[in-house]
Amino acid sequence: MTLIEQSPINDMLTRGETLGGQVYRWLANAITAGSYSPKERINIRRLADELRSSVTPVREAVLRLVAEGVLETTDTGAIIVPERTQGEIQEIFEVRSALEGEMALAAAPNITDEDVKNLGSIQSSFLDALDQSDYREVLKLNAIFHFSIYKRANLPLRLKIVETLWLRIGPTLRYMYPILHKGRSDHRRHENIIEAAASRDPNALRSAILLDLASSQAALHQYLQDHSVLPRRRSRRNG
Amino acid sequence: MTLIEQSPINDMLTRGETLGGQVYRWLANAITAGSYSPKERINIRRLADELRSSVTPVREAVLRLVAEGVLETTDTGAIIVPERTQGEIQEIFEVRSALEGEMALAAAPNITDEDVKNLGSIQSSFLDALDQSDYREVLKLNAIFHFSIYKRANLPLRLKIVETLWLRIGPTLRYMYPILHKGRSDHRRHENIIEAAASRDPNALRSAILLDLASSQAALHQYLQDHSVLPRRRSRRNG
DNA sequence: CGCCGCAATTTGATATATCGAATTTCTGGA
DNA sequence: TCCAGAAATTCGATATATCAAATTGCGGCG
Repeated sequence: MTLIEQSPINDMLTRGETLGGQVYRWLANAITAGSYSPKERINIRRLADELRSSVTPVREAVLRLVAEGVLETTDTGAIIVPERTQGEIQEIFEVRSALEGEMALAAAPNITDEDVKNLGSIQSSFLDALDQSDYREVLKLNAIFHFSIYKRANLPLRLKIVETLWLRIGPTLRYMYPILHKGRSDHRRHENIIEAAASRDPNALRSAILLDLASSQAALHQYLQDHSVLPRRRSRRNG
Repeated sequence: MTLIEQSPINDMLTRGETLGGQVYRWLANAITAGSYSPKERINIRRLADELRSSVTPVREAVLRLVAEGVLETTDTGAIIVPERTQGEIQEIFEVRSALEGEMALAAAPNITDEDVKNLGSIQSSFLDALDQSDYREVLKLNAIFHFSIYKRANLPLRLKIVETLWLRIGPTLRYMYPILHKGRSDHRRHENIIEAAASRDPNALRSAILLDLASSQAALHQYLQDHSVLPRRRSRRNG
């Protein structure tokens, strides 16, 4: 089979990559872009057909995501995209704040002039996508934006952990941007990050990143308030 | 097939557990007990025979450990127990310190009297095993000791991350106790933890845990100094 | 004695058949 | 119209055959 495509989060391995690895990247890519919704069921055979592969590599990739806590298996064995609870989201953001904060601190001194330029052009594309309400692209570019900084920290363990944390909230993040979009307060946050990166000031970069995180968390919190899965209360559409 | 056994670290799922899941726990258990050495190659077919299973579940378990960074695949596809570099060990301890420290803080208020009693008896067995130089048992009891505290934190995300970090250093830890054993300074560290747990003092518990961690790190550091894989210098035995 | 290259064997990756359980669909009765 | 229950279908888990690549062994040459 073919199956190319790069994930913004997981971009290692490409040469001689295993089919299972390619499927994993394809799925990670899709999840990062918000292509999967909470509650959605994953069908191994169907995926295998769509990707022109067989069940073995697809199952391998799916189980890897289950192991990372990105997908879950129900008590009956069905593989689903989990719906995150308020508490899970809370803890994800706590750990992300700790680890991404540390990566920001470590990355600051290693930022190159080219990095700064790249951040600018990523942010430019990001704003374009936002204007067009192309949220798949927005989510993808947001990930690229952040990880292009984190990579400079040379802290591979934290990087990997944080990658899986992004995948864990990926399906939930899809609800975030339409909300933030209305507020239109998003530009500043990324621009603060770019400024801090340009200044190579570790604490400024860390603060700017943490502010961005807090803002994401707040937006998600608001969404969960509005659509809370409390006793009865059903969605109006798609009833 | 059968395959029972509980891992001190991974003790969830037992009912209706998948073969792949059982193999995973079996392997995690073995790694925690230091039964695998760095550099060792994992043979899927052989494992399948030993565990009276087939390659599918074993491969599933092994790939899960690869995904978690516990095992690695070489550039030629062989599955091995990786040898940790000084830098990797450093970062593992940094992240462990951050997360285990937070779990200690959160756990302290939730410790029960029975927990304290259990810690005492675990420690007792731990010292017995140490006296008998039964390092497999020592490593296992050390894990049980720590995780019986961390469980009380109710921070499942951090718990899961830390579990995989323990598995990552598992194969390297096997070198630690024979060294610490000589110094014979180990009792105090665990006993300080028990005292802090009994007092429910969050900061005291955190400090006691961090001290234990630092001591482990120091012992490993010393081992790596002595056996450093610097330019030529071969092991005398097994040459 | 040691090194090189070829053949035999081993190994992980992949595709596929099969099984029991879960889910869905169908059907008759209230 | 709704629902219980059976039949049909789908699904994930597992076992196994096969393939290409990697590893090992062995024999001969230097």
